[in-house]
Amino acid sequence: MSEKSNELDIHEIERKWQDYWEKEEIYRYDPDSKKPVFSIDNPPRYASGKLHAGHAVHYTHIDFVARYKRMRGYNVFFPLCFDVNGMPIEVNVEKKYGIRMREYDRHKFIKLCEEFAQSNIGEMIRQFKVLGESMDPSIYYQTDDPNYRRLTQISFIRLYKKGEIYKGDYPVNWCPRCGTALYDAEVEYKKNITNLNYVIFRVKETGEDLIIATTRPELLATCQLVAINPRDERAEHLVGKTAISPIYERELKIVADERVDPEFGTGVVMICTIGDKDDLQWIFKYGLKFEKGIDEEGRMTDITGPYAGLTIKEARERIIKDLKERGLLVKQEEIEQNIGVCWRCGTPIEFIHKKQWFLKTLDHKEKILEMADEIKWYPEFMKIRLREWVESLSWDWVISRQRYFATPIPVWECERCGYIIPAEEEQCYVDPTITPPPVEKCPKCGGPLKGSEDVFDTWMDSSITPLYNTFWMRDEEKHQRLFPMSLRPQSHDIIRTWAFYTMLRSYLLTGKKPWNEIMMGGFILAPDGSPMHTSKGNVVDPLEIIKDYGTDPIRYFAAMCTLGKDSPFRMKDVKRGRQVIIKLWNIMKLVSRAFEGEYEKIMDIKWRASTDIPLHTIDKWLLTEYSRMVEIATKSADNYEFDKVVRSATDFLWHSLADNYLEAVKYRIYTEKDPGLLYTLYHSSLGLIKVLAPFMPHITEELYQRYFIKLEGIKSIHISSWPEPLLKEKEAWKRGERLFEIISAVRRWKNSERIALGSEIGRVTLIGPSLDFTEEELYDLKEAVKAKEIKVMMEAEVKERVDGIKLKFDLLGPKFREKTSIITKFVKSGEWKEKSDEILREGVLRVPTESGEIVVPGEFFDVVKGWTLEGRDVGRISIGEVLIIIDKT
RNA sequence: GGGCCAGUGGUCUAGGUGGUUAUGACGUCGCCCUUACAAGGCGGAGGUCGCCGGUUCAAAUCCGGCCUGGCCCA
Repeated sequence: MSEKSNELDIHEIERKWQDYWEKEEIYRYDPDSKKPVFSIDNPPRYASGKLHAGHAVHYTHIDFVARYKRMRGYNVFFPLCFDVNGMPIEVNVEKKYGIRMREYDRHKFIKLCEEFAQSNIGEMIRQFKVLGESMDPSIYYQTDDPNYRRLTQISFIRLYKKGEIYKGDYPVNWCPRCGTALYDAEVEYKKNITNLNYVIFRVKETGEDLIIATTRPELLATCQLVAINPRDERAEHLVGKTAISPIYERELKIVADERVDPEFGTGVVMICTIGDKDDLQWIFKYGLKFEKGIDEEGRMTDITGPYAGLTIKEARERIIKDLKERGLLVKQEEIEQNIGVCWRCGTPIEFIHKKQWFLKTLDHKEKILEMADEIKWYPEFMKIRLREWVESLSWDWVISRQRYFATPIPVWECERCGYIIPAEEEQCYVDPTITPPPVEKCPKCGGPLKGSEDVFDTWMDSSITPLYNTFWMRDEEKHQRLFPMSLRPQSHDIIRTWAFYTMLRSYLLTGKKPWNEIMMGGFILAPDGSPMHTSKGNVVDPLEIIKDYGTDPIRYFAAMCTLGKDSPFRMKDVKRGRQVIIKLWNIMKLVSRAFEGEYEKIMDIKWRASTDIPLHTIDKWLLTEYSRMVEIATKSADNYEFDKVVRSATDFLWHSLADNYLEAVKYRIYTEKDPGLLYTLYHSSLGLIKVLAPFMPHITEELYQRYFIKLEGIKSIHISSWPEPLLKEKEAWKRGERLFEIISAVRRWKNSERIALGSEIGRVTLIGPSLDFTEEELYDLKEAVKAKEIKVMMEAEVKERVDGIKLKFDLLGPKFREKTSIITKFVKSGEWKEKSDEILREGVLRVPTESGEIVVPGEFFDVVKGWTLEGRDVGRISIGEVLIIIDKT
């Protein structure tokens, strides 16, 4: 049927179709189409460069959905998009040029970031192509585009005017040496030996000493609270009283709190603002005020009194000396602790408070939870994680950051009185560090105005994607039609950031949910089950695997990862994927032998109803198996359960189609090529590759183009329609099962007799009580096992025997209750074997017990029968009710 | 520490509305080059379904506790 090579070259096939899809623009979203839209809020790929197996699997999962929905007739919106904002790119730029962002010109640095991101994007588009992802470049976007950032700024202005945004105090990680704020990700942790100092406080009401252990004595000036575990026996006595701090003589409330570890130090702790990240919880819980004990240069502030101006280290030494002199230091002991240090210079970080922008979050908790219920979650349990997070929120979202490469906060501020002038919506996109303010002087106090140097948290940009995708603020008609989007796919590690913040933004800006469905992928772990880390050297590079095995095999692995579950990278699955491709290829090679020279005949019959075609029993059996497979695959795909789709399809192809059906119909392929055969093979093999097409797009396209396009016409399998179940005939299926049981029994027998499966055997005699095989079935049977003759004999010639008893537990339990165990034991013991004749005669099972006999009527069990022929035990080759006697020659 | 998820033969995994002998793959052992496929076919061995307790005639499955691993905790 073609001059094409019959050798399978996976890499050549993949390259060929990837180029074809690109050239033919197979994946276009059509804005003018009348088809229903399925829109995917695709995660913009971060443009830092290297792609690892986790990314590959996540995008492949999304691609499964896009391809499946296209085949289901949707106009699929699946944008190619990149995220470029934020720290990782800044870090890469610093490394590449050997510079430091904070020491470099702001705008020159931003320029370098833009160039760096841009230089990666081409390669990343190529990576997506190699992975076979069907993203649409005609709806491309990237997050540093002024049109994109404009939406983030407009949303800020609107929410600010609505009173949803305010400025407040918030501590930031601070490197005193570099003099800069640090992102959490810029903080590294290292083990450190430090002194735990036991310091004497005094209880005001009783005058007694209260010893508190602390590693940060220099923060004593900012001490705000003393806490003890409520289960501590001293708690009852102390709680509600007042502690007096040494040196500063401040009065501090003593509270009971579960979070105090009674085993640490003296079991009593002091809370300062702020010593470490955990103190945040205390601050918000007890409404403590932020006090600044350490300034931006890492020196003590005036409120520390005698230590003002000293460095942290000096201050610590001095205060310890002072405490010792006053007899307030009981003891010191060395402890090991994890401290945060600046990732660049290794200096221990401090927390200092800065004015930050907040977006009100706590006020909207209820609404967000209601919205979560209106969204369908895959898998369902992910919603619980979101709920838990929302319920545990204790402060509003801090949306400002002190960085360079992100969307600027579009405001100007009075340097004297702090008056804020937001940009006009029409001005956006605007960088207030470049563009002068709309008025020259502060309208309130006449002071000078300065453009804000703060930028947005990267999630402020990311959480606008569904609004960007649906033309919000650009085309109201389109926005109304496309919003909410159909699906948000993402991984479960960012439920609390991306998913939640998107829902919050969508609610505040539109009052609607952002999407109808959300699909959560699990994490891809290293082959040993631990997380992948470059430093651990266990990172899997998908492009290397593609070089060896090809894309479809790695996509097979992706499909076998259960949605929402963490999965280690399994090379075995990749190899298995390759086997499936090879098997499919070989199956189609055989099937195409049937199609050869018969295309006109197929064209004539393929449209007809199955009832118009003279189908053999085994044809009906295969079409029933096929139809069940399609049903399971469709249902599973609708629930994004890709593993189940692929499993049902590969089970069908390997077992039903290859091992059973094709083995049995080979003679028809080589000779008759009857309509029943062609009809069955055409529909089941075309449907099979269609079901596999979203998962293994390359091999299925190759097979479609080789064997089906002539009759199907549509230029790619990926825009053809998803298959429908064709025929389900339970009775024919049962008859087919019986035939295949006989065929495999004979094949097993041949194997055990060391007779080649392809060689001919003599007469096969089937003996049974009610064998109603048709002529056609017997002929298929004869050809399938390569027998000279098939003979059917009546049951009269053999003697029955009970070979086994199958209890019907679902009936037995409710009726016999606790006696069920006795009956089960009796059946398992095999004692009934002696009573074989009696059981057959009476149709009941008599179970002897110490307290008499239990009579189990026939409806509670099935009898497995065996036969003897002329005294010979021939049970070993009996299948169900059929006894098979085989003459070897 | 809190929330969620997982824990099944040597390895990975299916099942999970309770019901005989627990699915499949990889590996392993034996047989077979059968004209689609040895990158294959047929068969075998291998399991106290993480541990403890409870509910039940009956638990891998339901309930409680514990252990181990993963993700998240602004």
